[in-house]
Amino acid sequence: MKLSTKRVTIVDVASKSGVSKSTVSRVLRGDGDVSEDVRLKVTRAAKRMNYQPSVFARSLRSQRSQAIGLIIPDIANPFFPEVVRSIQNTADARGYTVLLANSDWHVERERKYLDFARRYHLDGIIINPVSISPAELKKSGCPVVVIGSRAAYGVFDTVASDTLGSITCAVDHLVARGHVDLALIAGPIGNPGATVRARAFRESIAAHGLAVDEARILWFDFTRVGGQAASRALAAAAPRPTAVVCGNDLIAIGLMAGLRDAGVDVPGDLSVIGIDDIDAAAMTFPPLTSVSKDKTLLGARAATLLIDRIEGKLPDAPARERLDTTLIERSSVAPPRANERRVIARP
Amino acid sequence: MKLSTKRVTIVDVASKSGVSKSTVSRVLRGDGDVSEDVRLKVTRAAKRMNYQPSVFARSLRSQRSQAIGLIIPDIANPFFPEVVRSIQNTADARGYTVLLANSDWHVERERKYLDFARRYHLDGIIINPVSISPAELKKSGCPVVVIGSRAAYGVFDTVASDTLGSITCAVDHLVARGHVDLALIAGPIGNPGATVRARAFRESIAAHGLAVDEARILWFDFTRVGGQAASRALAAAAPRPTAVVCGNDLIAIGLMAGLRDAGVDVPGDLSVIGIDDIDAAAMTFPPLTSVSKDKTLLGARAATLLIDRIEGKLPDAPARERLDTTLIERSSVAPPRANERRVIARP
DNA sequence: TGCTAGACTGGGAACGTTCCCAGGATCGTT
DNA sequence: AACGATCCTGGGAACGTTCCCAGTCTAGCA
Repeated sequence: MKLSTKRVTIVDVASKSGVSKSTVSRVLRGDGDVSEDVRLKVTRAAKRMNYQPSVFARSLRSQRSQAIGLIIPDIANPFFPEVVRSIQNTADARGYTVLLANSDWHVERERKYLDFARRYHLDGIIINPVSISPAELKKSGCPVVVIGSRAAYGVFDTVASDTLGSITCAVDHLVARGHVDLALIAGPIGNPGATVRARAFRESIAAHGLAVDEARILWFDFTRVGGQAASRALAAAAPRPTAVVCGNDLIAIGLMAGLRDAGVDVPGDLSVIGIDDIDAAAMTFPPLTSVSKDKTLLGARAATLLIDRIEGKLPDAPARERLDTTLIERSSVAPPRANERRVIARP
Repeated sequence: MKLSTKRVTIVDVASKSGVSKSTVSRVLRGDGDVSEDVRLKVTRAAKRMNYQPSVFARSLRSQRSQAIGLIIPDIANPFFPEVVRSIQNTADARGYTVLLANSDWHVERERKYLDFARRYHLDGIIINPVSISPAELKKSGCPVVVIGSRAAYGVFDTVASDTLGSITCAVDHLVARGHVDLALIAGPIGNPGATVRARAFRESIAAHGLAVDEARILWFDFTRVGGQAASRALAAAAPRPTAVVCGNDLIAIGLMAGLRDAGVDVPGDLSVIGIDDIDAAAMTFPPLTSVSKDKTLLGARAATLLIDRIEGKLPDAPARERLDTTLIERSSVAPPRANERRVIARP
């Protein structure tokens, strides 16, 4: 019975099994040549003594941490948990630890965590950038995988859920159902994600030969209260659009709640379509039609990409992955009422 | 322009500012005596050179990591993200890093992460235990804070959301509305959390002078599909209870969806009450009445407790915190129909 | 003038690994 | 019998901090 529970180190294992620490190290790392009986002796001793190598000593010497950083805007946003989980599982399977950080949508916090990455010798970073510049990201010095589709981050390996495609998909669906007067709730003004949504919306509308009216693009936060606020604008609009695509599901859900309070029927008076297909989308009433992103796949691909890059298994050119998107039809979309089927404007 | 971007170390800062590394260390840790001008020179140099101390060297030497582990069953469970976030913010503010791990409801993974904690010299652990034994937890060697209210973990500092109280609160509310035939969906059979729910349910029922019928306690998973499955059992029951309390909101939401499909009206035919008040509870139709736990507070308390314990600021006796619980009334509870107001059984 | 306390500072030994290099066996080849 | 080549092993120098201890310098005091 020991009084002070001293840490068991590699030299303890070494002396116990009658070899040098170098040899123990070799055995445990499964590296270099060791004779079979030595290998056995050492592994057995290590097991028996319940030896756990110190990651600090290891990382200090080898200058690698076997850890990656994951910087997302907000874990409480329902889009992320599943992505995080998938990244963790993937990284775990390949022997990497993941450190999670919330940037809370602030650049300063993104910067802070980038410094943090340096302090921790992080081997790589997965980030869903809010507004940190690619240049700053670049000088972190370690491999970076960006989640998102903004062109500015083209220097990095990228895995995107094809926001552009999602919007197009939503617009196509609505138009196919006979809608010609669509609105978009893009996101907060100035937000890059919101900007690409707006652009994609304009392009899709135009592609269908419809006129794009800037007043039909609304700027509200990517949150439930954003959607609620949007509902007031939409309920009051005259004429009112017959369908609205929302920048994400949270907006859509807030919007539907607001619309119900305002006495606007969904989908009778107004069709609503969301993006992300978060869990809650299936729980609303009416259940929300949404463009689904495969979050598990997204996470797995991001992690795989990063680790492959870290381990030098990738060609130099930045990888660019775009994940397919699928429409999940539920009940928040219907054809417009007959008297609202206006003629399609052909420019 | 340097070719190899070598790490800037404490000796670089030292030579640049013309003092020894010991002094730099002292300045940077804000520890010990240093003259004002030296302090200034050093901090300036460090800033200018963008020096980031290596956590590995630091931890290796000091045998402390300034990091804590957080082990939860599943980040994708909507109860946790907010808790995690709050823990992170609190820890961050006190200079600690948090490492997140999903146990995926498996003991083996809990064990694995406990080993991990040893390897990382983690200063402490916050865990919402699935089924790891208190003894195993104890021998992790570092301070542990348990989230949850199971008596078995009484040796540790504990912060609980008062599951017992939540159930009581739910039952009281239902009884106050005139219900006398209640059911409970407790959780998966054998799950400790489910067991305490069942116990709390029996006690509350008895406290109201009602008879407790074991057949009214249903065992289904803490998930939406668990609730869905329960809906089949409940829809078929004859006589059907007039109200059901669900072990968590996920169950309640799945239940309501199943009930709608089965043509059972909520709350007309059956009142439903959930526990946790997750975000999605406000998004369902009808919006779910739920017993709310303050997740942000829960996280903050857990983190504060752990860090205080680590820093020796707590008395020896294990702290036991119980967070209040508040009823959030929405629209999934109504009085039972007149013909179902049976007489209260007085034993 | 000498002596001591106190305020600062520097030097080196840890911390527990990995990495590099040298050296001892063993074996096959000429 | 001599010589590499191959296989295996051990010793010690890193890695970048913190911690301990021994100094130096100044000021205050007798």
